[in-house]
Amino acid sequence: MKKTSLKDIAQIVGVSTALVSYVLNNKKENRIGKEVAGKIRKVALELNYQPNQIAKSLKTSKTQTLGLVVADIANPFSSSLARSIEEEADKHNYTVIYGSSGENPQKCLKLITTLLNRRVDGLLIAAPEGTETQLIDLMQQKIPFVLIDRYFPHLKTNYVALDNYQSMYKAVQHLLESGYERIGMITFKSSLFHINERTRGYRAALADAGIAFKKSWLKAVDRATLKPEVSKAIQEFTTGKNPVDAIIFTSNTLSVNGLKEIKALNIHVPDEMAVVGFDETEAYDLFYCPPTYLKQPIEEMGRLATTILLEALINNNRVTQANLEATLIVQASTQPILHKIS
Amino acid sequence: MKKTSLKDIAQIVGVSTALVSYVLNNKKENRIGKEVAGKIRKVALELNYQPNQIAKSLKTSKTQTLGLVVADIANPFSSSLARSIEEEADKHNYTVIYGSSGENPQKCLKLITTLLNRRVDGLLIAAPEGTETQLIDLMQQKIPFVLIDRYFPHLKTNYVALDNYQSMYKAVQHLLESGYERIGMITFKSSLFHINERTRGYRAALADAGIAFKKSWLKAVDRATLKPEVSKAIQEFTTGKNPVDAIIFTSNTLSVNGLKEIKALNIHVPDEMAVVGFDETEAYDLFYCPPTYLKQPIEEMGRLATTILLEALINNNRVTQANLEATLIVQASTQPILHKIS
DNA sequence: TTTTTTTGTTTAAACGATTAACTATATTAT
DNA sequence: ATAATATAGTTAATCGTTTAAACAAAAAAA
Repeated sequence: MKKTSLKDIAQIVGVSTALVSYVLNNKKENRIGKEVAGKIRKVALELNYQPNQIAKSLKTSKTQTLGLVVADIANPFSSSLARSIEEEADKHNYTVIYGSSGENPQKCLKLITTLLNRRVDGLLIAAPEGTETQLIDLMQQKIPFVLIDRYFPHLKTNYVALDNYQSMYKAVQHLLESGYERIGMITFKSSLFHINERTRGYRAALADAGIAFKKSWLKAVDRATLKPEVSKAIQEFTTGKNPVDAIIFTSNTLSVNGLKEIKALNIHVPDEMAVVGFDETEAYDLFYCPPTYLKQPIEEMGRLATTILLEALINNNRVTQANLEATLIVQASTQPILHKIS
Repeated sequence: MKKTSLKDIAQIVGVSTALVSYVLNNKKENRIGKEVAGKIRKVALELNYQPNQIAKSLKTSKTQTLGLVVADIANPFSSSLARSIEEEADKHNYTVIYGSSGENPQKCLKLITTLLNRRVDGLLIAAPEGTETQLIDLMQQKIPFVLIDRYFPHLKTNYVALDNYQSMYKAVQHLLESGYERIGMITFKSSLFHINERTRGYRAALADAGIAFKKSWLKAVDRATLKPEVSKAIQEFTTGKNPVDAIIFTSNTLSVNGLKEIKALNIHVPDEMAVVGFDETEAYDLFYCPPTYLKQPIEEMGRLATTILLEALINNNRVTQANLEATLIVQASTQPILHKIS
């Protein structure tokens, strides 16, 4: 049972396929006979004609498809982004093909190649470490793309990302204002700009408050060995020679794993230790002391990235860069230290 | 800067496009001159030839693309499934287009239509309520698809799902063996088979243990108003005339929201109330009393569904149906009641 | 030597749409 | 009556592949 094609309709109505195409696409409207048009439409409906997008794409070299490269679609951050992108894309009659890079540049390259072979109209990329050359390549090939979440500051590309510096600054400032002064941070070992912006914001806030940063306050863990390293870091934070009274995490996985360890160690939040998490997750609500956290505007990031990409498909000259603000959701984990507050 | 095509290569080497195609696809290997083949390969490499999948698809009417319809890609269950599917698909050189139905049959139909217009080779569908006719349609059109997570028992389709009856039975049995006898369940108001299988397993386990089921033990909530209804249900469970000593949840969202409410009401788990959750989530680990839960083999479901679909693409006659077992992960929330156990 | 077979390559149609350019009437203007 | 213009439609090329069938030249068999 083959799908009906323009040809089938043309044959039945007794006209050329061209005419059928014109009618069904509402082109040359004023130059087409009313009865014939009606007949064509009727037959198309009866046979439940569905245009073959593949053929259409081949001719127009537009696939109405966007390629999405995330770190890991199973991560809540990525999947929320994916939903928001899907929603916005759908509004403009685009569909989305996705793939996970696993933070691996080779896998990322393979993915991008695959997506391009399928002639996606444009790409949305959460770029892993070491993919700058790939992006430069895309720029040279004039392939429209928008970076999401991460970007390379010296690359003049479209991007939608968080203002990580500002967001972290805000979080640290909040801790300071709440009376915490020995603030530790657990982050990823990474050369990625967005990660380093987080520590930069952290250090700037400390500096601006006249607090001397101690090296042992900053723990950078390896993605591959996240759990044990986070555990170790927290233990060092409490038992080391420079104990901290607050911890900031810089990602959702770090936050959740950190909270697990805090719970396991029976550390009391916020009395013994204040906590600031990153990203929103339901998990927070189940922790005995719901943590203050930086909420990324994921919905907006996805929506914006998609509209920027769709814009770029029309006009690939302008470069749009958006730095969004995270919202600090203050909860019980950063309660002001009373004796300090007055 | 147009992409290089077969034609370009043919022109440079001075042969026909057909020959280039044969060489690059390793067809008619024994009938092709060695030097020419070498030259073609060399030029293809130099120009970084990437076949136009669109053109290929049009000719072969195979897109090497699978369509994935989930309830909501942002839900951890769906996104984990999506990753597993992506992984398996990638192994066989397929890519995945996704879309969220939002549990809405109209949206689902629109999605399926879109995916089919893009001529996906097959579909993986988490079917919402009221989509049976759509599936029957697909069957009549002989479009290969595999249902995931949900299926319609009277429809002879491929599917990969949980043995919900057995899984719930197991969970309830565990509670009974641990000494709990007044077991409540919070589930979705739904006509979907997989949901009802869960309550069936629940009731069967009660019956088999000689316990008379009380209507007030079973709360069915509406997806749209989940939060308040879950809260209300739990309050009724504790304050009503038939208080329960254990609650089973039948989905990850229900579990997490239920735990939130339990925490809010200061109900002590497991002394005042035992709890069994559904699905795995990091959130559980942050709850003061990590709950026992039914762990779905999501990885395997995705992998299996994909291989079944790929099989079906080759041989669409056989129907494969898989009912997987959930694993009961026993944690502190269902500690045996001592005086009952002996 | 002639015929057959093998080897290496080309021709050309097809997939299903789009669209510029053309044709053939009918209508209106001059 | 003739030219100009509108109206309603058709023709045919094209997008980039695949692939059956045809073809020519060389090698093997007769």
